[in-house]
Amino acid sequence: MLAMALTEMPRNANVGGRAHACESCAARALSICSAIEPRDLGRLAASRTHQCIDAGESLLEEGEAATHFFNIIEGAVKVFKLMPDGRRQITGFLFAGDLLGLAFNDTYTYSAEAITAVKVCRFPRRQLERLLDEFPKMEKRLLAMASNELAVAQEQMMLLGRKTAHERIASFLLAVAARQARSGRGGERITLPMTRTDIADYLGLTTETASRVFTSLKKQGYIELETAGTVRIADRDTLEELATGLE
Amino acid sequence: MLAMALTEMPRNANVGGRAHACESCAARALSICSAIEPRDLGRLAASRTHQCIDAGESLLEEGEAATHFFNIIEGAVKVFKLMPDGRRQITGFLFAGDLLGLAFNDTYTYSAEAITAVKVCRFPRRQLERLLDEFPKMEKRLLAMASNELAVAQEQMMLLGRKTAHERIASFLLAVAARQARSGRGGERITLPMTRTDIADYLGLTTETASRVFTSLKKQGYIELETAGTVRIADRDTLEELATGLE
DNA sequence: CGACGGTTTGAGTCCGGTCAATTGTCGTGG
DNA sequence: CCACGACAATTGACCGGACTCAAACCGTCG
Repeated sequence: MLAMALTEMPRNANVGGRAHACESCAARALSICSAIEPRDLGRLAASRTHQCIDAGESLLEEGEAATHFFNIIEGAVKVFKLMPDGRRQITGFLFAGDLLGLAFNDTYTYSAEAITAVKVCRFPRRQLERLLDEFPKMEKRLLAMASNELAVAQEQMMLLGRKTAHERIASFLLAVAARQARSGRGGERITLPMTRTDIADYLGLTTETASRVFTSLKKQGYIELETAGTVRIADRDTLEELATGLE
Repeated sequence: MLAMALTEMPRNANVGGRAHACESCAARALSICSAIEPRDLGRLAASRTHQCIDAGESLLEEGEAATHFFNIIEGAVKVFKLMPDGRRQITGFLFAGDLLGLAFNDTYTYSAEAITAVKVCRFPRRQLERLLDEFPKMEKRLLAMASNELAVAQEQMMLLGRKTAHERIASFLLAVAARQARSGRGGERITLPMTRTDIADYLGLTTETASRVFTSLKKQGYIELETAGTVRIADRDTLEELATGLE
């Protein structure tokens, strides 16, 4: 069912740089370059599957057997949970370099969907488990990553439980800016690949409120909206005060 | 500063069953009974410190150097984050058997305070790191725990971002009931050691709203309030429908 | 018994949600 | 090239659930 939604990349897309591309992909996938010997990367690469997913397609669904995990090579992904009546909470956005599906349960506890067209590298979970036995340093790395994610999750609880709509949007914009700065694109100009509805579902708001707050921040001169998806941070200091609740 | 707030248990409190008590405590602390050889537990026990903390006292504070972690032997603890203006989000409640402070950052990213009088077993973090090198199985265990906590955190985001006040309280009561059933005390009668304000700060509500919802659920016959802190779940099915959003 | 902290209840307000209409954007096909 | 349709974003009017402020109640403990 999952496989149906996914499109295998044509074999020859990789011809030429195949081994190298996949080794580096494998290494990045596990963020354990320092923990694995380069010569061992080939084995990982052997069982990888490159895939392209269209915007809007599902990568995995809550409740499904957790058989694989993904390394996002390109594009943006949203991770979310649904209530029976359709209410949705997006628990995170993932971008190039992020890992998806690293659950240690039998089934996924969340769904994931492509926001833009996405390239991923898919690994069987069993493979990972074998690797963990072999390279204990990887486990430590994963533990650190999980610990970090947990801290991020707690910060998000603070946002969802206690911040106002303005504070939420300000926090969100700064977080995206920080993330995009970390991964190359520096500067005050940030790109929002997700819709206002996605942003709202991430921040516990409605589309309308999210939109209104964007307009309000623009009118106050804190941000500029070149298009709906391109934001320039005009007054970072004030935005930061807003985000932390000092304003 | 942290140490000031803590009261060393009198040495002789442990005389007699010392070694045994602390070995079992150490084992429980790490939830790795299956991963550590019994004869190795003594080393862990050697560096443990038993402590008693009064209700209301702080166990650790956000920003402090993360030098120790704790095993809660008895009592209830709240974990929370604060905003500069005093807004508070409680990110979790911990009870006997739970671990606290297992961060892999240099400083704690949250504060923790005793709700009731609490007995803890305190370990230096360095000790843990040495053990992790020695017993790789522990790492896997910790990874599974972290992964599980992450799933719980995402569930809480759903609650904070999308559920109504009634749904939040219903979810909370059922979660506490499940937790108390798991740790022995079965049945429909649950104990809430925390105040209404704590519950509200955990669920992203105000004290008043929390209280009103309790009264409302009581009037509808879904729960009974023997005292403010003792709740009998009278209609679990309806409460479950409420919690999941089917009602 | 009286003081104190926690809980409950009441009255009124407001922030963010709902419903609805309009505008903007972009890809497609005539 | 432009008209059209689909979907996202914005804006407006109104509503209501949860918040605020304030008072009363209750249980516990000195």
